[in-house]
Amino acid sequence: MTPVTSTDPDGVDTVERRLPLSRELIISAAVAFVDSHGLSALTMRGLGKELGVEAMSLYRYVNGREDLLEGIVESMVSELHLNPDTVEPLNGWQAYLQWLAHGVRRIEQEHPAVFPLIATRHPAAPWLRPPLRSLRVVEDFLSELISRGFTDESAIAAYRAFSSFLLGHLLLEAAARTAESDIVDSLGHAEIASAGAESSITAFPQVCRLGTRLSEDHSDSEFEASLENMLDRLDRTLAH
Amino acid sequence: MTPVTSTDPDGVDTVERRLPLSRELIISAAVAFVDSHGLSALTMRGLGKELGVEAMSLYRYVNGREDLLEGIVESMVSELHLNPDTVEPLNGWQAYLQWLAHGVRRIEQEHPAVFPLIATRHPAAPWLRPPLRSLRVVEDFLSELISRGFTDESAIAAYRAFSSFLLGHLLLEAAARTAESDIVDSLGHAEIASAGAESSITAFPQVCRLGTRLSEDHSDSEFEASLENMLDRLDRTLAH
DNA sequence: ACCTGAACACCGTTCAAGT
DNA sequence: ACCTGAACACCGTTCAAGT
Repeated sequence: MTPVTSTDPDGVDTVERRLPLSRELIISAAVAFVDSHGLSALTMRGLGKELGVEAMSLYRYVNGREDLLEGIVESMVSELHLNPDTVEPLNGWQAYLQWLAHGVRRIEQEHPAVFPLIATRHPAAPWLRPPLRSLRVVEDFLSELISRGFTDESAIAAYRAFSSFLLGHLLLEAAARTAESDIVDSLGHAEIASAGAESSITAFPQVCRLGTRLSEDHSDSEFEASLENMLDRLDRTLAH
Repeated sequence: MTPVTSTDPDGVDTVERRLPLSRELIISAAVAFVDSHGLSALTMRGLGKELGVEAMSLYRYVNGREDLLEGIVESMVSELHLNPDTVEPLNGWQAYLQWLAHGVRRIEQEHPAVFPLIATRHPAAPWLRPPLRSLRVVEDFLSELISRGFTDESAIAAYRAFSSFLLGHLLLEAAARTAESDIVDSLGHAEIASAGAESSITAFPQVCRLGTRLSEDHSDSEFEASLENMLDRLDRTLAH
């Protein structure tokens, strides 16, 4: 029997070995693992080691790797409803969509390395559009809008526009955020350099001139402005 | 020596073995492979077999799997400028952005299974935003807009908004398109069914009621309308 | 009941060796 | 010059066996 809390036999401090292995524990360990090591490093064997257990043990709680990834996605979206400090507002569909958008964005910001999983895993159903991968969320979305004066058609159109908006903005934001602490970053500079400093400045004058400004981060204000614009558009659709 | 065109030794008809192995040939074979078998099935060994060659031979022309994927992305975006029937228009930035948006969308529609690669591979540089992963394209974008009256800042803002828009819309469109011919499709129905027919109809009335309409495909008109809206927004930003 | 050892079929990748 | 065989270190996954 291994003790509940200890250092590795090798002397390396890893995650404490909380004994009662369970689906929830495995999934949250996987999220932490991806947060710090990236998605491509997530491996059944590696995750097992992180939990102080052999990879094969995981299969008792998780139906293979695909099921694990599905579990990660589900645990992420379910954070939307569990968050205590962000309670679903009751004053109108615009406030609701603002709340939902910021809730999803918060998840992306807390787990940028996990977000591509939410964004690109095949949806279970064609109408479950990433990043809103939950029946519960879609149901709330539709009923909120319909109860506030949207027709069926306009609620569906809003759902489509909203999910496209979130996906585009948050996926790019997540990519920018994970790139900072990545090896690929230096590769980017290498590419520019290898393109030839003198050839690139003649072939790509605008990119070179605006280089630093292109890299600036205005994601907060851009997100807010784009979201506002989208809500205005939905509002116009309603009035019309 | 294997003949240039033949059936497999096993009698199975595969891709003809064009002998002069090259980077271009390997990449285009990889694209065809992903188109028909999906991204997850693309394997160095599998691709080698498709080309009638051992996997190790590919390493002479391609710098490992990552480089192969990079090559696929590059070959896709370069189609933008090669397409004969879609010539870059000269009558204003709106026409240019329309042209560019439809060009990228065409690539997505022709290779929906490849598009996630374009969308989610780590950009080489932080300002190279998917799906516009080409220095050439970004340079054209900026110079076109700036020469038409955009300030540096507004051109950059337009670039950000444009790429977010494209990414969100096209990634969801590609997902819907590949889901049709996928195993996961039936899994979706299974999930609904396993949720319990009677429990889901009470817990998710709107989703159930709108189910068929939620699955309808209006991607053409939605794309056009959203694009139009975005161009209008950029126009307002300019006037202001 | 819960974990593991050993095994299987697959990966990407390297490199000396073949032709 | 171009391709391959054999090998290495890694995967996911299964299952009989241990405790």
